[in-house]
Amino acid sequence: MNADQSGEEPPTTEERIMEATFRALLKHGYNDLSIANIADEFEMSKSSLYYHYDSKDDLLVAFLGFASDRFEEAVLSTPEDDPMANLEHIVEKLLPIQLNEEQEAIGTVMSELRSEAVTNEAFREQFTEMDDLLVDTVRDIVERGVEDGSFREVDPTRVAEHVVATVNGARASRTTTNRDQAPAAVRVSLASYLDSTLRGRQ
Amino acid sequence: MNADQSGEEPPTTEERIMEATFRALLKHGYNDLSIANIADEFEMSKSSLYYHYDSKDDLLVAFLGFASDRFEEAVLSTPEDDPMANLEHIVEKLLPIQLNEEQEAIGTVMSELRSEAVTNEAFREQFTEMDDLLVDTVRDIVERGVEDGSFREVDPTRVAEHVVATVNGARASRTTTNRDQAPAAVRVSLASYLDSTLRGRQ
DNA sequence: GTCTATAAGCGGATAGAC
DNA sequence: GTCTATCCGCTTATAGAC
Repeated sequence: MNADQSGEEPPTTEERIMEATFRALLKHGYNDLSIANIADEFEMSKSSLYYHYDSKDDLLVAFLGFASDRFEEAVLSTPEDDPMANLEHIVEKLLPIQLNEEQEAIGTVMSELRSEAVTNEAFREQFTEMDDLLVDTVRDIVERGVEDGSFREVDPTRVAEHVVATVNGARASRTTTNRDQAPAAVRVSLASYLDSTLRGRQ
Repeated sequence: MNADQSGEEPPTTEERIMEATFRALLKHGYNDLSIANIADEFEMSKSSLYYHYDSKDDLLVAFLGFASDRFEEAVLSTPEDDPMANLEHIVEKLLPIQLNEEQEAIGTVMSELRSEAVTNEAFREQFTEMDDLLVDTVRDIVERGVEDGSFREVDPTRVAEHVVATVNGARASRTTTNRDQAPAAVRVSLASYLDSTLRGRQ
């Protein structure tokens, strides 16, 4: 169920399974993902997977947890001091102008997994947690800005929900359409939204 | 491939198949959707479906076209004269405060189908078209407002991309999370964004 | 156009040896 | 812990009667 992350170095079998699942998912897509696909990705037999997980569903729920951790690690490092710089930093992480391979892979996989949340309650709860975490993070930054006087007296929750919805929509457009120019346009518009909403310029 | 909508009344077999697919999809979800599920939904044998469509994939592509038409019909009626009222009308259609059964069903199905666009090029093109249509519709309204002087001199494409990304993100949150309060918060924030961006108030 | 019957294969999952 | 072998149900798809 959970992947050890003791110190470093020798990956546990569970970690190797998660990595194999990641690759299989990228290669075949969620709908064509099978236990055999996963086993192929790290030279292990199908039945060994059943030693570590009770069922395919069990394995996939574990994988979603693993993928969420990756996503959160990649996104939620906020080293800046200035609230606005902090917001810009998060938006840049969520909606990079040029994404690297790792970012693209995580985005693709998350996008495929998200639709499973429509019908699978365990998945739904995990995505609820992820979006809650994002909103809370943005909200805290906005709150800090309001308190220290660098932002106007806005409703921090409302702004945070807006930012997260916009970013999620733009991320979905990246993975599910050929509208290549859209994410950049949204980035620009989001920056101007934050500037005008939080600092009253335009 | 295409569903006749000649005048009205007696549905063609293709239309009945599309309706059955709709119900089967709601009942079982995309991943557990089978030809047998669909046949069960309108009391017809599996093999008859193969008389009308060459393969399951063929049927699903046809269904996506059918579902897109439904979605567009439901969303893109813009009877208002005033540009701002027009925008509010579209946002209300896309992000209703209280959704009825039909709206919820379309939203659910579209959300499940969208993830298939990650790996299926035919699906991807259809979602590209849909988002293009949405963005174009919003952009045209903003352009009209700028031209007739009721809106400020904004970049209409940028505003349209922002609105569509935000709405799509909020719609996804409705179908894939338990964050029940999010869509309403986004609605409020979007209204205030449009007001301040297009009319310079806040 | 719709049916019954069935092919052919893949899927998840288990048994039992090592 | 990992393997080979196997079960069995369900899936897509086709053949051929009506």
